[in-house]
Amino acid sequence: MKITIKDIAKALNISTTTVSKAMNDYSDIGNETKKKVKKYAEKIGYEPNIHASFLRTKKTKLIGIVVPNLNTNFYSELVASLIVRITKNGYLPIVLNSSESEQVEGENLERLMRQKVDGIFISLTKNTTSTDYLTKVMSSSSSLITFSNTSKVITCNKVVFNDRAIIKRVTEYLINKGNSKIAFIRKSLISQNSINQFIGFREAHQVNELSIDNQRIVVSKQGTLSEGYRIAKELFNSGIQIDGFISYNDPLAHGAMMFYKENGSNIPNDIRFIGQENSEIGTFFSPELSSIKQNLSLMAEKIMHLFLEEQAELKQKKISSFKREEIEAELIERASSI
Amino acid sequence: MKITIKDIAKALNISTTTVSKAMNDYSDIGNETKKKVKKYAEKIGYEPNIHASFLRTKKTKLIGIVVPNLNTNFYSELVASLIVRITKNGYLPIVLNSSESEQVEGENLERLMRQKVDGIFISLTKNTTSTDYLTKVMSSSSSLITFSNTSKVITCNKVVFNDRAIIKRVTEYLINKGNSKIAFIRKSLISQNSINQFIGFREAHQVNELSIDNQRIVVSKQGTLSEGYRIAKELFNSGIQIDGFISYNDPLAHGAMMFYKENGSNIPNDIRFIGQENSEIGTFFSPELSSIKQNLSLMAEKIMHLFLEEQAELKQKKISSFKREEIEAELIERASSI
DNA sequence: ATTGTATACGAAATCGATTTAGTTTAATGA
DNA sequence: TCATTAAACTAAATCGATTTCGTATACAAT
Repeated sequence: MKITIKDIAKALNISTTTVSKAMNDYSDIGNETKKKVKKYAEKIGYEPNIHASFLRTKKTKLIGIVVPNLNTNFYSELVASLIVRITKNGYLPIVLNSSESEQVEGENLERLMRQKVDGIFISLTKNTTSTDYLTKVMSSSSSLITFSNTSKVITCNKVVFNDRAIIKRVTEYLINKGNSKIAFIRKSLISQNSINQFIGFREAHQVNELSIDNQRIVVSKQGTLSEGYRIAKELFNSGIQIDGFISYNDPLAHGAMMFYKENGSNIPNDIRFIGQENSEIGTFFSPELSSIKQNLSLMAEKIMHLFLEEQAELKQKKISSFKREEIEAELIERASSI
Repeated sequence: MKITIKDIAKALNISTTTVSKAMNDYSDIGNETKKKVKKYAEKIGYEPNIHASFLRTKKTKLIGIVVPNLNTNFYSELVASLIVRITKNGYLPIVLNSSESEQVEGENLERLMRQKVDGIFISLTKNTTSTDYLTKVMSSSSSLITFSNTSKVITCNKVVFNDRAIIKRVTEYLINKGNSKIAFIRKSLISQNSINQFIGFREAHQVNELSIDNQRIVVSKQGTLSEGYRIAKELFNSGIQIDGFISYNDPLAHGAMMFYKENGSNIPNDIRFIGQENSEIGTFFSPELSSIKQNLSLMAEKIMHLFLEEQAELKQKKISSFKREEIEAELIERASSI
C-alpha cells in the first residue's frame, strides 16, 4: 500500500508512463532507462498493484480450482500438484470445494466469474447433469478447463484419464486369468468418469463373449473401507458369487477383501481384487492390493500447459480450438490379482 | 466486463455517485432511490467490479490459507471446512501449500501480501523456526491468524488445540491403567504443536513420579502406516520394551499395532495404543484404535470468527488485542486401550 | 423575512496502473 | 538543404468504483 510508479518516476525524474513501459519491456523505451528503472524498483521494493493494473489489462492472474470433494486423497493430492504449477507461473489459486453438490458447484462457478479469474479448472461432482454454469463460464472472460470428471455434452478443453481403456484392459486381464464373474463398484451412474469406466468394463466382456450380471454392478457413494466390507457382505449373503472385484478406489477393494478373507476365501485364487488410486493402505495389508495408478502430477502438468497455451493464443488473438488430453493410467500388479 | 454503475446511472437518470451510495446503503440517499437502484441493478445483473473498488477501499475480499501439507486428511478436511466459512461470508480463499518447506512457506506469504489479501490463515510447517515473514505480515495490511501449529515467539491471533492438556490427560489415563513404559511418536522436535504435546507427556510422568526413557521418544517424519510398523520393529529389535504407545496420528499407531500383533503381543493387555485424528482406518481393523479426535470444524469456525471480529474492529478503528483460542480435543476410547 | 437544519443528491478528485496519441530530438537519405 | 524516419519519451485519457465536499430544496424556528 506504499510504493507506486509515481515514486519511481519522481525519483528518476521521468514520467510514470516511462516507468510503466520500462517495467513491462515496451520496445519504445531505451535499454539504459529500462535498466535504471528496474534497478531502482528492485532497490525500493516496488511491486505493481495487481488490482490497479487489472482495470486496464483485464488480467487478474488468478485461477479458480473447483473439485467435487477436496477431502479425499485423490483430489487433495491433485490440487496440491496444481497449486505448485499455478504459483510457479505467477498465478494464484482460488480453491473451492463443491462437496459433491451440484448446487454448490454452481455457486462456486459464479463466485469465480464474479472475481474475474483468468482461468477455471473444474472437475464435476458425480451428480452434475446440467451444463448451464459451464456454458456461462465459456461465454465469460475466464478460460475453462475441465478435468478428471468432465461432461460429454459440453465442448471445451478437457484433461482426463483413459478411463475406458484402462478398465477394459484390466477387466480383460482378469478374464484372461479365468475370472468371469467380476464385481464392479462404481461411483455413480451419471458421472462421465464412471460411465467411461463402465463402458470399458462392458467392452472387455463383449470382446470375450461374456455376459454381465447387473447384480454384480454396485454403486457406492461413500467409497470407504467399511462400505467395501458391507458391499461384499451383501453380495455374499444374497448368494451372488464373484471371482473378481474392481472398484473405483482402494479402500473399497480393501474392505471387500477383508470380508472375503474372514470368510475363508483364498485370495487371489478364489477372487482377484483390483482397486484404484494406488494408496498406501493397499500395499500394507496382506495380500497386497493391485491398483490402478493415475499420474496426478502429469494431469496437473497438462492442465496448466493447456491453460498457458490458451493464454498465449488469446494474446495473439488467435482463435484456439478445444483440446482433449488423455492421460494413461497403469495397473500396479500385486498379490491380490496375480 | 460489462455492466457498470454508469449504465445504471444513465438508465435511471441519476449520478454514478448516487448509484454507488445507494448500493452501499449510505445514509444520505433516500429509501425510494435505494430501492429503485437495487431493483434495477438486480434486474440487469449488475455486479460491482471488486478490483476497481479495491483501489479506494483497500479491501480485496480475499483470504489466504497456508498449510504445511494439504495432502493429509487432517489439513484437507480443515481447509475444506475453512473454505465453506470463507465463501459463506463473501470472501474467497487462496489456498497455498508449503509442502513442509520453510522456504516455500515464506514465498507463499510473500505472494499473499503482494495480492493484498484481507487476511492470512496459516499453520506453520514442522520445520519453521524463523518468524521473519510472519512479522512482515503483521506490519502489512493483511490480518494474520495462526492456527494448529503456531509459534511461541510471535504475538498474533492464535487458534490451537489443547495439545498439552489432552496429551497429559491421555498419558495419565494410560499410567492409571498401569502402563509406565509409554512410547511417544512425535512429528518434530521444533514445531510448537509437537513441543506442547511432549510437555503434556512429560507433565503426566512428573505428576505420577515416573521417569521418561528417551529411547521411547521417536520422531517420525512420514507418519505413515509403514513407518509405524518400522518404528515398532526397531524398538523391539533394540530390546526397548513398551507397554503403551501414543502417536501423532492414526496410521503410525496402526502400523505399530500390526507389528506387535504379528509378534504375539496381546492388545490392549500387553500394550495399549492411542492415535490421533480419529480416521476411518482406526475403527476398521481389530482391535479398534483409540484416538484423539480434534474438532476441525470448530477450529475453522473460531478462525473465521476471529477474523471477522478483527475486520469489524478495524472498521471502527478500534485497536484490537490479540486473542488465543484453545479448542478441546477428546479421547475416543476403543478396544486398543481399554 | 431571515436564519438554521435536515434530507437528498451530484461534480469532481481519487485509487495505481496501462495505453493512446502525440512530441521532441537526432540521424538518415536524396 | 530539406524532408523523412526512427528512437525515446510524455501528457492525458482510461479502467470502475468510492469518497469528499458542495449545492439545492423543503421545512421549521426565530
